[in-house]
Parts: sequence; structure tokens; C-alpha cells
Amino acid sequence: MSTMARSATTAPRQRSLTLVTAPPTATVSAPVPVSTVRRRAAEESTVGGVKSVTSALDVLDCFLDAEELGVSDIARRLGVAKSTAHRLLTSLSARGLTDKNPETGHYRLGLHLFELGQLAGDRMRLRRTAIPLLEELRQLTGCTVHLGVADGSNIIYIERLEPLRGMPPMTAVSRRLPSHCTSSGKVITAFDPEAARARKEAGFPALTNCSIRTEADFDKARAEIRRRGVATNVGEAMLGFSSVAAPVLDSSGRARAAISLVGTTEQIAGNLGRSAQLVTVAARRLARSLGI
Amino acid sequence: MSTMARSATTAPRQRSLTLVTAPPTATVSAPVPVSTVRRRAAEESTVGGVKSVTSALDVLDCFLDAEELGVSDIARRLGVAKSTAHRLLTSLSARGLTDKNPETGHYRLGLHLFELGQLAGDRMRLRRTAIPLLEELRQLTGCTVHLGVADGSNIIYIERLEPLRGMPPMTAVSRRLPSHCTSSGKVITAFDPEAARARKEAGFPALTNCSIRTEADFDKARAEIRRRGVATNVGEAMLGFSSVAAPVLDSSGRARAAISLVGTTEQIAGNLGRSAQLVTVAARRLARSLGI
DNA sequence: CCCATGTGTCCCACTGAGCGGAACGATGCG
DNA sequence: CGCATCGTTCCGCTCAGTGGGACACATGGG
Repeated sequence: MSTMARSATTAPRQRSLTLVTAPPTATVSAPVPVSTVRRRAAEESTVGGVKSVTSALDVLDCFLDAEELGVSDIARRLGVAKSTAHRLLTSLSARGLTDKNPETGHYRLGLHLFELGQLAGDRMRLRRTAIPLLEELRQLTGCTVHLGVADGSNIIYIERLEPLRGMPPMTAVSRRLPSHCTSSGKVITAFDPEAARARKEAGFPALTNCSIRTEADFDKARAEIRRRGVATNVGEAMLGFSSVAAPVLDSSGRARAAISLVGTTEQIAGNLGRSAQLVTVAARRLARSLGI
Repeated sequence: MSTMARSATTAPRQRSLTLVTAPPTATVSAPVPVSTVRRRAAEESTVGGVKSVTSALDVLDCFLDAEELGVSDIARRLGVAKSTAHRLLTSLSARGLTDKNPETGHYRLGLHLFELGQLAGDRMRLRRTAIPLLEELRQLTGCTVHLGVADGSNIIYIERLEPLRGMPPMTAVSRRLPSHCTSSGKVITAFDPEAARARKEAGFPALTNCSIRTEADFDKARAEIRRRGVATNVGEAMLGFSSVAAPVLDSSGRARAAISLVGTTEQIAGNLGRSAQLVTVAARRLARSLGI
């Protein structure tokens, strides 16, 4: 099956210098949407797989970039005939993985997908065990609290608690970010060689002008993080926001996850010592609770 | 699509008298798992669809019942050859919709499914605007707070806030329940004829010995709910637990969602008036915020 | 006005992708 | 140790999924 191609549309596309300052609210389409953060190696031949199923999952991934898409949009993105895209969407919508807007004829992610995702989340032991600890952190700091894990070269926040009041919420910020641009990501790559390798392979696209841009800087940061036991991030993902993260280490010393506090740069800088202490303790308690 | 069929396998299968008292923690397998709550009309030929994609989605739905499944389990459930199930799982796992446990060779719902589900949730306007209101309700009552919508004959909780402390969490309770067994479901069916029709068609399996069992009782309850404007539920989904719900009505008077408070039967019974008042106000404010 | 270009949906003939069956090695239980 | 069952792999047949094209409808500019 298809060691083929990587079809035209996939080619260079790194380094869309998005320089995020305020989170874009995902308006509908734009000719060719580009994202600095790609999900795994995407179509790597997938031997032994079912092509039409893979296409259907490609359809779902289209909605990572855009909230609502038409049949033709999707056909173009996948490089398939309109009829094929239509058939795939019909199948997905019949099961609620996508929903069709009957007025526009456009599609979006569906209710049943949400339901399955919730179920997946409820079953993640790491996440379930962490939530009370994260809640405690939020009560103590008032900051946004994240629990992140590595997925290839990116980090995914599998839990996010919004600040209680006053502070700006992170709602609009993606749950998937390049690992070198976040404190969680940096602390995980510092304590997980595989995550670091994946990031190096994917390169170092910048999200702001504070982001790490070279492998040398990346490794220097990782070394310092290993010494200190925590990672910080000052405006590297979004200008004006900073964070501090501690690793959840297993018995072999590998990072399985990270707990981080996010706030405005003033918020974090003013309490760096205390924040670092808090996330470190929480991460240790989590590792112990998990018995890893 | 498909006024067709509803093929063989869909036939009787109602009324697994599960009589839930404590939530089962979804142990692995059991020869043929049965659930009182089926997702939509399932496999209704789905004309215009792609069979292998539909099968793949069937695979995902298998995990509604069981947390972890093997290739053979799934092949049996779908009624396909082991090799087919294996191929489907390979495709799903390549994209993170399922994850394989490398030691046991078994599969579970995957990280990317969770990610997509979160995205779907973040994009639901109803849910996003409701969350602050729900949080306020939780602070005022300490109860579990639900936001539910109808999906066929069932109701799905698209948001659940666990009680702040002390009170037993609902974590283990399904996010999908038959609408006649919950206050949210009852209030929605009272103010949405389509939801009521779907429930009647699906019958009235009992979750506890307090559950509504007949269409007559169902309609009587709906009439009273329309008079009072709120619905209650005393031990009808789980013994010892009660709830009260108010509808989120659009301008035509149809219920689009419901907000409910859940607690032990003593908790709810003791404050019924106040709880009813609180959910009603919250539901009205939500409808107004949504401009529906 | 009409024409050009977009959309979503439907139909159909061709063919290669996906199917089931069989065989394999590994694992675990009695 | 068998016996059973697991997950995985291979292979040849065939039907399911493909792309192209036709269609009705909507939009917008000259």
C-alpha cells in the first residue's frame, strides 16, 4: 500500500511564521490552510491498513484546521474526487462523527465524536488521577493549569483548568503545541530522549520571536532544565504569557507527562520560586499516586 | 438517507434489565455485551456510505461497552473475519483513534480521538456559553451539574461539573442515558415532541425499579413537567440519587438542551424548591445568551 | 439579463482494494 | 505437555469503492 506520493499538497509547508499573538478564531477555510503543528508522520504508507478508512480519518483531521468545511474543500485537501469526499462524509455523518449543517450543506465535527473523546478521556488513568491535584493547584494559584503529554514532536494538553476568575482564559489556545515552545514540552523533552529526537527531526518553527529556533539552543535549554528540575517559558508560545512546568517521572527517570502553570508574564515572573515548587510537588505526588 | 432496512441484528435486544445500583466499572468483555442504551439506529444500510469506513466506526463503538478489546473480540462483535478486524484496528491505530497496548496486543480508545473530541466540544456554542453558568450553579449548590442534549431516544451530557468536595462524584456514570430515566431527558422530551417520539419508539427499559416503564406513565410525567416547567427524577437512573432539570427553550418553545442538578436523594429533596428555581433561572439565562 | 463558476448530490462502469480463509508462532491455562 | 486461543501475516477472488460526469441550484458580475 502506497509508499507513494505524499501528494503535492504535503510538500514544504513548515515554517508558516504564524507568530501568534492573539489566538485566531478559526474562520472558515482560506485556500490552503497551514499549521505549524502537524499530527504524526501522517500518511506513512500505513501497511496493512484500509485505504478508505485512512481517507475517512484524513477527513476528520481536516477539521483540526477549520471548524466547518464543505465537500469540495475536503476533496481538494485530500486530493480525491468530490464524489469520494461526499461518500466519506456521508459515512462519518451517519454515525455522528461529523454533523452536517442542513442549511449550508457544510460539515463539522459531530456529537458522537465528542462522546467518544470524552470516553477516551475518562479512561485515561493519568488524567483521572491528576485532576484533583490540578484542581488544588488552581485553587492555590488562580492560574491556568495544564497536564500535558508528548505526541511525537508536539505536546498535547490532556487537561486544562481555566483560571477561576479575572485572569484571561486559555480557551482559544490550541491543545496541541510544538514541544519546544512550551514549558511542558521542554520539560518532557528534557527527560525523554525519544520526544527530544522527534522534535529535532521536525525542526524548530517559531511561534513568537522568543521561541527557540535552533537545535543548539534547544539542547542547552534541556540541559539546564535537567539541572533545575523545572522548565520555564517566557512568551515563547504566545507573547505576554509565561509558564512553568515540572515533569512526571517514572521509576526509570523518563518523563511521562508534565504539569504546568500558565499566566501572564508578570504573574509567573512574580512568583517563579513558589510556582516551581508547587508544580514540582504536584508532579511528584502524581507520579507516586500512579505508582510509576 | 436510508429509509431502509434496520437489518436483522437490530431486532429485540431491548430490556437488558441491568437495574443499575452502583455503576459497573466496565470490566473487560463478557461474551456478548448488551447495553440498554444504543446509539442511533446503528447500521441502517447507510446507502451512499463506504462500507469499510462504517465498519471502522463500528469498531470504535465497540469501545462504548468495554474499555479494552482484542482483535478476536472485535471480529466477533462485528461478525467479520479476524483479519478484517485486525486491518481496521491497524488503520485506526495508525492515526491514534485507537491505541494498542503493546504487551497484551489489546486495543483501547486513543489519544487522537480524545483530541478530536475535545476540539468538537470546544466548538459547541451551546456548551461553551453554558459553562460559566454551570460553574455558578455548582458554587451555589455543591451538587453535580449537567448540561444535556437529546440524541435520538437518549440524552447525552455534554458537560458535567463534579461536586466540589465531599459529595460522591458521578464520574463513573455514563454520559449517555435513556431519556425517560433522567430529569434532563424527561424535561427535554416534555418540550420536544421529536425526542419524545424517539423514546416511545425505543421503548422504556428500566434502569432501577423506580424507572418509568410505560408510555402512559411517560406521557403523564411529561404533562406534569410542562405544567411545572421543571422535571425531577428520584432514583430512576440510580438508586439513592435524584435530580432536577429545567429546559433551555428556543423561541418556538422547543427544548434544545437541559440544565440539571444531581445529588443524593436527601440533598435534592431537601432543597427542591430552591434547586428548581436555580436551574430554571440558569436555563433561561442560557437561552437568552444564545439568542435562541 | 445571462453566463461563468461555484456548490452539494447522484449515477454508473471499471478495477484494484478489501475481504475471508488458512496458516503461523506465541501465550496461557489445565 | 497438549489444547485452545491469542495476534499477525499471506494470498487469491470478487465486489465494494473509485473517479468522472451529469444534474439542479446558488451566487455574483458584466
